[in-house]
Amino acid sequence: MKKHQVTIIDIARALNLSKSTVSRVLTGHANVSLKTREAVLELAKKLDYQKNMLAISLISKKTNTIGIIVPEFSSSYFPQVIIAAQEVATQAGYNTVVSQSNETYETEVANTKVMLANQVDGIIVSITRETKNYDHLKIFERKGIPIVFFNRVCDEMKVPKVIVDDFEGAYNAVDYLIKNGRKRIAHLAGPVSLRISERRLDGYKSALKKNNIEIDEELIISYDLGLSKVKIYVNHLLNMENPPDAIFAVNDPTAIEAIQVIKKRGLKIPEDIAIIGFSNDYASALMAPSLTTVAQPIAEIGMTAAQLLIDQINRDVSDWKAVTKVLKTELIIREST
Amino acid sequence: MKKHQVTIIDIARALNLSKSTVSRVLTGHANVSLKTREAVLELAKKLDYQKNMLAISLISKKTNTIGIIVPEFSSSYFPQVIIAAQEVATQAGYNTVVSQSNETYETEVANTKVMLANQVDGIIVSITRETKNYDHLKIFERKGIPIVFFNRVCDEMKVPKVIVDDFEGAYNAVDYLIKNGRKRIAHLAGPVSLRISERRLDGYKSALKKNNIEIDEELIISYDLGLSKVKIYVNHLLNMENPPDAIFAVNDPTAIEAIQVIKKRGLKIPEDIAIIGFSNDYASALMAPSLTTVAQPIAEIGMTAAQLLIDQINRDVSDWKAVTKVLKTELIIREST
DNA sequence: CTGTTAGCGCGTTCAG
DNA sequence: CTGAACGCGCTAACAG
Repeated sequence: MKKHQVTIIDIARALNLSKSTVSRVLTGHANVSLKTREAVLELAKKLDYQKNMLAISLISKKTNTIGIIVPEFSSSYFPQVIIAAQEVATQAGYNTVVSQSNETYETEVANTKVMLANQVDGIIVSITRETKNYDHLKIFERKGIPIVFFNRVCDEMKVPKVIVDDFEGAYNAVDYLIKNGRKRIAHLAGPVSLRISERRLDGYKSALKKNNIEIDEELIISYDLGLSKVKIYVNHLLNMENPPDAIFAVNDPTAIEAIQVIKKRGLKIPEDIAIIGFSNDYASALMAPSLTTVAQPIAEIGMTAAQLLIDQINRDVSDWKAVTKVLKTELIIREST
Repeated sequence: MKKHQVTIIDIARALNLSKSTVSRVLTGHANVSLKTREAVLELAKKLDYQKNMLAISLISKKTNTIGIIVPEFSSSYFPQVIIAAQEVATQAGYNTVVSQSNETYETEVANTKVMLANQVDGIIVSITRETKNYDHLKIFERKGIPIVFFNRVCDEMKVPKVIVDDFEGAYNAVDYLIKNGRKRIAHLAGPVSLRISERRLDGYKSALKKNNIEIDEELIISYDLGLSKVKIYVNHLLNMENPPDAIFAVNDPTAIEAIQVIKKRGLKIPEDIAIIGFSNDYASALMAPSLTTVAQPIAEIGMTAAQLLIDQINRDVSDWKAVTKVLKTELIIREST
């Protein structure tokens, strides 16, 4: 309830000095006699004096804090990106506050308000599957606070973005399946609202076309990424008269869930049906069968996003660049194909 | 670089009012005429006015922010605890800033400084495997900022703690192995510096004693949790003249790593050797063989820690309670035993 | 080298 | 109902 903060005034009084003198030594401004400087430093350490960044930030209009908003924490993807981003941020002297929007638009909006109120110097965002209105994010632009998107980006905003070549990743995955003799390849796709789902779907379709396989819309199921539904969709696919011999899933959690369902039905993977996921989550290599997946350069994504943001922060608003970094994916072949 | 913040003064000037009037409507104090109130509110919304919490916190000496410091993010344990803690915190009107110390004492210290400088109202901490000096944490006590430990706690500080019954969890795991005919059970233990390792080790020993199995110190390997070493230790165990027929690992990542090594050597799990982990990480259920493990009530841990912290924050320093909540574990039997 | 002053954005007195 | 004045902890500008 009652914090006992030690302030500059406290140590000024104790040493019979003016606040500005104390402030000077604490900020490193040299114009202080060695004697008083040492006395101040000693007392500061003894009292565990800690600068009140609130006051400093209030003056400087800079908090050295960047916000990160991601839709969820349940897969290993976002946590890993965050760790990488934090590394770069910390290195550059920035703190990070991260919040997860829980795949909910309202929460995302609320989170942005909090970030604004706390005067973050910039934010890194991956939007929820629900987000269609971007007003809450455009506020940042208007206020001169840089914003960088990654993974799930907002197309209509001209700001830096870090994405992977989802089209190519999906294309390579499906092409690989075909080259290995699969003829009926289903796609458990993400929500149509996300560009990322769209591109992966495009890659899927393109690979089929290129290999002269007709696209069967029955084999394409777009869903909202709520894992509990995967069971229904997979069973639906397997119950078809002419069931698929492979499934390309929009992400690893979906693929992993699908594998559980398929195993439970007693089918053999990959003999009866092959599976490919996307993102190379932590669990993918450990499961049985281990999951073939389109790996993303996760650490690079996080580091790039953080770097782009910090670059923007250090630039004047008029100099903002809206580069989009497209990183490469890599197909990692494991037992599920 | 240049943020365009909208302040109370801005809207006061635009409406030809005094700052205090504007402030009144924005804080909900009723003494304002309906007309001016509405005018203010309208303009505020139009300009995306957002209170500067820095200023408010500076005055109120309360940031409504709690800090969370954990040693790592690589297993699913800490992220899940954090999510649960955040839920409670958000509900109670608190923001959270989380930082990971990367199992490094220096980073932990640095993180606490940042938290202090940013005037958090309290912190939730799980210490690193290296932390032996607690001065950086005791500062919080001295400054009247509550602190709550979970999982890896600091024994010498009289503050709230949330732990599980590690002894019992380990005991039950090892007892189960013995009841299933295992006679030479190895223990890949954690660093001796952590109480948590010690208690799990005690549980292991106790179960052996109770079942009249002699403790073979050769079978007990304490290590620093650096996963790369697991391979060496497991191979060492398997190369013994009289190798173990079971391994009880101090945590799931260790167990998972051990399984990979064992599989690579062509041994059968659980026929040749059984494995039990601790914590029921996300991947444990998915791997092959799926991992028998001592589950912790992860969400409950996070929620309890957050609640205890908020309770402390709302109490006067003189009323601080130092309860230790000990939660129950549950042995989850899967294929690895 | 040192002290004084002003002000960051806001809430909260205290006077009208 | 409204305005003026003060202060949170700190830095910066200005005087010595």
